[in-house]
Amino acid sequence: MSIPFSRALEKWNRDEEFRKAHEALDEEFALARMIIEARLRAGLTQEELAERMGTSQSAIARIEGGHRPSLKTLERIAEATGSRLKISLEPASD
Amino acid sequence: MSIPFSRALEKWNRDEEFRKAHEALDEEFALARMIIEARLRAGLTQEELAERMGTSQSAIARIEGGHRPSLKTLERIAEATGSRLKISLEPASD
DNA sequence: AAGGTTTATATCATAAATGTTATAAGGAGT
DNA sequence: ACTCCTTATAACATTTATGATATAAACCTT
Repeated sequence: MSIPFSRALEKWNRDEEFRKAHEALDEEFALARMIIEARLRAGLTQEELAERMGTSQSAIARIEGGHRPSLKTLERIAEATGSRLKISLEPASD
Repeated sequence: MSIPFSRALEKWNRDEEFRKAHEALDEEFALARMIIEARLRAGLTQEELAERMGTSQSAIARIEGGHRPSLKTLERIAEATGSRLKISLEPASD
């Protein structure tokens, strides 16, 4: 796989074509995207976020690259980015 | 720790006092509660849910008892209980 | 209280996520 | 081209969640 999502999101507003190609993969990497967006909202680099979380830049890159984080890690990301993590299990619409 | 949440939720409507004592611990075990509720909504026992997920009853009990599941496991629970898993990282209200 | 059903606990091997360090690669600006 | 900043990848040790099995405890009905 290995798709540079962080860079992609940073390009988001500069490159319309890139944006479209990206939305196709949307569902699959929805979580990674949310994490990247939360970080960018907070105006942090991977390195800065890592520091706030007490981990390394490479660990952040790994997660943003698509590797599923644990809930504990997700919570730490939420706190470090000034975000609120919401999880729900609702009756499905099917 | 070791608090019998599943049983607690099953008592929910039969024992008002028990319910109140329970709500105090609410936030801490919110996720476990959601999972138990999803299972009960689907009318499943731990054993039945485990079967649908291809795992064991003890694994379900462990999770419902408070051990943090992985996202992969959460997704499997959602599917097996006919629920929809929603995760979001929103800008905090602080 | 006895038997059947359901849930909780314990133990241990395996799998997955993380922490860590180092290095490569991409992008922006001079 | 060359820096500088940032993100991606790789390898390995450690931690955490899972799978599996067995057993205990709680609940319910008669």
